[in-house]
Amino acid sequence: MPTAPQRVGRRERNKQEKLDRITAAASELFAEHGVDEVTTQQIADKADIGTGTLFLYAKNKGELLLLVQNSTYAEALVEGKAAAEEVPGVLDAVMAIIGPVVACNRKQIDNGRTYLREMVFGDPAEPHHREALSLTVQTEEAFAAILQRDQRIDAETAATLAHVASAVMFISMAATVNIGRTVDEILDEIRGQIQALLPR
Amino acid sequence: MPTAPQRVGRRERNKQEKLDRITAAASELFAEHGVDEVTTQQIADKADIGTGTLFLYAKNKGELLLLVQNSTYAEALVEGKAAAEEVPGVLDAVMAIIGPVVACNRKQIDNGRTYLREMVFGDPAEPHHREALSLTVQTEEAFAAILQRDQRIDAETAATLAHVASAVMFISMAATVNIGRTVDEILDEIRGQIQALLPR
DNA sequence: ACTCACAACTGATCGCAGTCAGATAATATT
DNA sequence: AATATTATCTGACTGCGATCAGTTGTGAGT
Repeated sequence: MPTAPQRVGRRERNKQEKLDRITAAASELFAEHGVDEVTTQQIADKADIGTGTLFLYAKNKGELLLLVQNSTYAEALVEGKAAAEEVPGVLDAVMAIIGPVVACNRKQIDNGRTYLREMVFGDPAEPHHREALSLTVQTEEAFAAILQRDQRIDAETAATLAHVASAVMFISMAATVNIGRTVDEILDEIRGQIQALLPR
Repeated sequence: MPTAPQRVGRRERNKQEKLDRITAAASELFAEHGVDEVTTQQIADKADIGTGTLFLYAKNKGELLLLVQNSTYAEALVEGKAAAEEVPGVLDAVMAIIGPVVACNRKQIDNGRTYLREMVFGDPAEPHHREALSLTVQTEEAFAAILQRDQRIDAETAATLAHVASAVMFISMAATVNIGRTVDEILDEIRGQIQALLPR
């Protein structure tokens, strides 16, 4: 007797398997060689699918990177949020969130910068792009919540400052001048800027 | 008798003429159709030069856009700086600089966003890119000077806040969510953020 | 079991940015 | 003035991301 009939048909399962293979292939190749040194053909070959099929699962190469990296950023955010709970100071708590995100972003600098580029300049209608934007929103919400620990900051200002902090993060991670910097150096730079916009 | 011998030889003059033709051709085509809808081939044809020659004058298409647009931004900055002199309030003075720059950036939205993308992610070794970065530095210096009108802001903090303001501008102009917004709406958004980071 | 409709897949093909080996033109040397 | 040297130019070519007309696989209808 065969196993109980699957709720989902063969189609769905095939699709899921292909998506998994694509994700695995792209993930490995990007991590090893960097997004610019990997061709979509290589990814398709490694995932054992046709060239065109790849673009049914991600509209373009940038989306492919978002697909691969989103989950890593989501983890970094969860980790940072948890750490921030344990930290009393506002500035330190905000930095507790930023730390893991910057670390994640800098694991492979080219990929990290391309991820940011794609987030700001890519097509927001695409699903993986939406997910990435949602992570930014969540990050800003976490910032805003922390900022409101300070009695002098009202909800609206907190949201605005959170958005500013997000912009600061983006530029510090993306800027060409920072390519040579270590994670800690970048964190110092960000800390200095966020400190400056907190009430004195 | 021929005119007095040129200080510069024929080579230099030819080069300058070609650069002028390239700039004019690219400028017109970009303005009319947008950078994405223009091929480098079209630019080369219109400038009456070979395909390869184009890339002796600008390393890539992005550099070509910087070459064409830098002067416009430089003008906007000069205009904004002059306007800021006449404005008493710190926030208003900062906005007086930002106004013309945003207007310049939004004259053709796609080109404006591509310009920003190129500035952050392009090759900073290239000459036109360096010039663009220099404009950012000048803008931040102007911000810092204005911020120091406020006695509570010391020089170091002014420089830091100027950098933050610059990041805010970048994100507001580049963000996909803002594509549909008017210049005034974007300026309002920026104003709100800059106000939030000024001492209250 | 067979057929039909449509979702999913495929790789040959396209358009474009950017390259490079060879051609050409400007200056330096004799 | 002839020749050598070197700067500049050129377009055929390459490699890549992305497309799309045609094929294949899946499941619904009879």
